[in-house]
Amino acid sequence: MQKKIYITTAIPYVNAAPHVGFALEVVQADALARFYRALSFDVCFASGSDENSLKNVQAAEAEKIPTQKLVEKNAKLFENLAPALNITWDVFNRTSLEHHFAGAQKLWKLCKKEDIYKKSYRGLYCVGCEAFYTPAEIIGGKCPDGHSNIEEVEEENYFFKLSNYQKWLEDLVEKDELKIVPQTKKHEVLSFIKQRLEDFSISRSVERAHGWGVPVPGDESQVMYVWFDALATYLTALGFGKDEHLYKKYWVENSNKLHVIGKGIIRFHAVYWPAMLASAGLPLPNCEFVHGYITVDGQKISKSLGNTIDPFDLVEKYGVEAVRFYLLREIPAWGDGDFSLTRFRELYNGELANGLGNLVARVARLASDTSLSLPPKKNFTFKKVVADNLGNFRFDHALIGLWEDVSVLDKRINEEKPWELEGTELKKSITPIAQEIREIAFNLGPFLPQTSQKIMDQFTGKISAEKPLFPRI
RNA sequence: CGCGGGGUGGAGAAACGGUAUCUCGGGAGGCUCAUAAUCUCCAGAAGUGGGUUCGACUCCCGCCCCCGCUACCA
Repeated sequence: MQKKIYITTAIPYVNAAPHVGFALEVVQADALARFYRALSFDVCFASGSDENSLKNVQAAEAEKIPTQKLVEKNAKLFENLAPALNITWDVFNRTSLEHHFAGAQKLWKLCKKEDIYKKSYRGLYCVGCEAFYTPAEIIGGKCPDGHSNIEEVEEENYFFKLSNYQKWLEDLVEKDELKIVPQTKKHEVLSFIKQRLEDFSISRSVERAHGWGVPVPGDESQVMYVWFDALATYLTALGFGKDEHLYKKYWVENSNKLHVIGKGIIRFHAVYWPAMLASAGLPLPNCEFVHGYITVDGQKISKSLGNTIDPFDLVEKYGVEAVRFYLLREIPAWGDGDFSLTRFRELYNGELANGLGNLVARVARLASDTSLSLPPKKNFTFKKVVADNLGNFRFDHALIGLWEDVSVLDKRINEEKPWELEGTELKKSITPIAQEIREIAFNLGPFLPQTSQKIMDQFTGKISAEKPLFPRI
């Protein structure tokens, strides 16, 4: 039977345009999807947008437009990442749409009765932010944003009995039944679980949510806490609650379900989510890959610093392949990374222009001088360094390894000096090198799909010298 | 003693109980197929104090420093 894999990204909330951090996640997930497709897996790759947050209501109010308009407009920006970054997701699931509501409500209703209960919730509420803060966050009577109108508010909400799943979750994570990569993140999750889990609120009053969100089944006065409905996206992207054909295929009858997420939301994915699914009696995801955050020139990305990087600008200036390369090669896959234009150019010139691009150019010229022609080839395989590292989500190491092969070919050419050869001697020297370039091109497929294809085309049939793949910048 | 992760040449990274590797940057030389590319060589590194060991960057302990988490609107 054909192997299957379901790959998801997290769904960003859409109160602002996408930044380079989400681009990282999307590109990583896309590289995985392409990798598994090349291995003949039946792949379903889903992304989407989180549209039920109160933040969207606030952003819409600030722009003086209806909330639905705002989320539509912004969701479009995220959807446009696909053409801009050459992303091959199969589904883009928007949570403000009707089918998602149906699925989220179904999930709620499936949860065991004893796991959902009503409790009054009391907390420090900032009227300015319309958000609750912990006492530690209120300094000198002011919230982190500087508002001083803090009130103690009490309200009835539904709670999820996470405490029922304490021991079960500990085992689940400990035994890697829900595998968390990298392991350091697994340790963090475990230690968090062991601290003792408290139940968490899974609804808000309709007033406080400004009427925006997924209604709680059977209670008009409440809407779901955004995380409860947002996590359900992984099911509703597959039609859960509506047409469940894909849901059955990729969620139920598939033990290869992978969530690609950022480090800030592990708790929701590794603790709340499996507990919710268990309560509802549904299958669990199998693996969660946690990537780090990107800083810009060593600083946190923040709007007030004005250092947000627009992925669309980058693509327009440098091209999609260069952007994908930077994200996959330069950002340490298992940790935090930095974005700097200086480094971007360095890497572009060093590895794409001087490394790969130049190698392709010099070999193409030598090959065309001797009218070399390579027959088409189909049965390519991934090099060990690529397959092993992609299996562990080490995109950076996979590419570093692949570039070692580029360097090996450069050295070999300098040693064999094929430009001093002629006729069959030249052909004999350059043929294996050209073949190896094609191998490298195949291995590049998950990371740089266009470049991979270009090289493959150039080195299949009669080889001719062409324009540089990556002109120096 | 809240939990977790770290401190490797100028920068960023890697490996390993036994010559510390790679990329960028610096210096010298070679080649001319190639995008002022490429190849060779040189300079330059383990936070700190102990311990284990024939041998420690690697294992153990203390200290210093950095980062993340410490739950309820992403």
